[in-house]
Amino acid sequence: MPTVSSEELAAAAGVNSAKLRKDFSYLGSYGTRGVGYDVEYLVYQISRELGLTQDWPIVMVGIGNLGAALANYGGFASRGFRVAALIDADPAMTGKSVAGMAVQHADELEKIVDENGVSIGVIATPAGAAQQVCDRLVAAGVTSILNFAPTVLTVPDGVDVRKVDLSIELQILAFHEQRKAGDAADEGESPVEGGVGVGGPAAKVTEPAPGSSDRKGPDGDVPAVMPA
Amino acid sequence: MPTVSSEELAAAAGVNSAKLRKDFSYLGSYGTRGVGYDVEYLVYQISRELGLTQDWPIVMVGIGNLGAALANYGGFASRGFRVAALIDADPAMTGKSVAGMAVQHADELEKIVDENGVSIGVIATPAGAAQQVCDRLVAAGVTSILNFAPTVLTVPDGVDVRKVDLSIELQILAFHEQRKAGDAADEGESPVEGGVGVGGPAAKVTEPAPGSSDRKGPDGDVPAVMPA
DNA sequence: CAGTGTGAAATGCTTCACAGCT
DNA sequence: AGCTGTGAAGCATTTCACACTG
Repeated sequence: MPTVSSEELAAAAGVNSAKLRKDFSYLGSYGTRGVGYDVEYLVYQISRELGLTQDWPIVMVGIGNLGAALANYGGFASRGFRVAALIDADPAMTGKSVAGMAVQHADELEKIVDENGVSIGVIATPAGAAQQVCDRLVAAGVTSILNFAPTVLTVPDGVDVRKVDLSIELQILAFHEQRKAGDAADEGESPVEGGVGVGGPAAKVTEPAPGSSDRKGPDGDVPAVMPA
Repeated sequence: MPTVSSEELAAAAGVNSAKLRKDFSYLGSYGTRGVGYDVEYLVYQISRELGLTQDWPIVMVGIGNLGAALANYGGFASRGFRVAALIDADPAMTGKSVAGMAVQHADELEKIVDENGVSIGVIATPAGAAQQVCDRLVAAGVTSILNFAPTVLTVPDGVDVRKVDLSIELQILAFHEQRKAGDAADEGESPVEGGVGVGGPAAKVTEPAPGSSDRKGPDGDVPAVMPA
C-alpha cells in the first residue's frame, strides 16, 4: 500500500477525517491532493517530529520485577531508545544479567550518565528510594524522568517528570463496570436529580472497536498519567 | 484539616477553582456555603462514585516479570482491588508463590473466574498468547480487560479493553527533550512557516510544580493509553 | 462574610464544506 | 475526478462573576 487517504487512516484510528487532516497539517503539507499521503514519507515525517529517528540513551534505576520487565520490553528499542545501563542499589544484583545486560551498582550512576550523555532516566525503585535516586539523576545531568514509583517527585525547574500509576487504568475499568451494573438496575444512587450525569446522559460504556467512528464518551478523557 | 475550600483544592491540583466546583457539582451538592467541603464526607462521596468502595476481584494472567511486579504493586489493594488469582500457562510456574499467592495453571482459568465472580482480567502475557487468553476470559464471563501485552485485542461488544503501552510515556519525555534541544538552537527543522507550531507557539517544556496554577501546555493532552 | 453552586460569557476544539491542486 | 488543506461554523469545555446560603 504505497499511499493512504485521510479517510482510510481516520477510519482505522476511529476519528474524523477532517481532524486527521488538520492535525497532519500542523506538521506540514505532506499529502498530495487527489491522491493521499505517501505512506513511507508520512511515517518518516511523523517519526522525525516525535523524535523517533533519534537515539535516546536511557538509564533504568531499580531492577526489581518492574525494572526487569521494562528492560525486557521490546517496544523501547524499536522507538529509538537504547538502554545504556541497568542500575540497582543492591550489591547482590550487581553483575547479574537482566535482558542481556549486566546490572551495575548505584555507585556508578553519575559516571554512567556522564559518559553516555544520558538525558532520560527511568525510576522503578521502591517508593522510599525514588526521591533520592531522582536527586542524583538530576545532579548528574538527567533532565527527563519517568517515575514508576508510587511517590510524587520534586525536581528543579527545567526537569520533566512523568509519573505512571499502574492501578489507575484498573480504576477506570472498574468505574465502567460499576456503571454497567448500575444501568441494569436503574441505579438509585445518583444524588443528582435531572442534572447532567457524569459523562453525559446515558453514557455509553462499550468501547468502540477499532475502525468505528464513534469515539465519543468519557473513556479517552481520563489520563492514565499526570505531570508530577 | 476537617474542611477544605475549592480554592485550596484547586491550588493543590493546579486547576481553576470554578472548574473544580463545577465538577464536584455533577456529583451532588456536597459543600457548605461559606465553609467549604467536609474532607471526610467528600472523600467518601468521590470514592463511592469512582467505585473505590466496592470490592473488585481480579485475575492476573501471565506471571512473568511484569505480572509479578503488578501482583506486588501495593496500589491495587488500597483501591478496592483484590487479586483473586494469579494464572500462568507454564506448568513450571504452577504452585510457585508470587506476592504471597500460589500461581495457578491456566487450565483453572474458567473455574476461577466463575467461582470468584471475576469481571476484570489483567493480561500480562507475551504478545502471542494475549488474544487467546482474552478470548478465554471473555468466554468465562470477564467484561473488562486491562492489556499490557503489545497487541491490539479484538473483543465482542459489551467488553471493555484498555491497552497500556509502557513505552509511550518515554516517547513523550523524548519529545519534550527534543524540543528543549531544538529551542536552544533556534530549530531549523520545522517545515511550518509562521503556522501554529505543534503545541502552540514557543511551547513551554518545563513541567509546572504541583500547586502551580499554570497547567497549560501539551503535556496533559497526550494520553498514555488508548482504547483498543 | 466566606465560599458554594451555577447561568452566561469566553475560550478552545472539532467538524463541515469547499476552494484549490494533481 | 479525487483528495488535501483550511477558513468558518458548530459544539464542548472552561472560566467569570455573582446570587444565594449557612
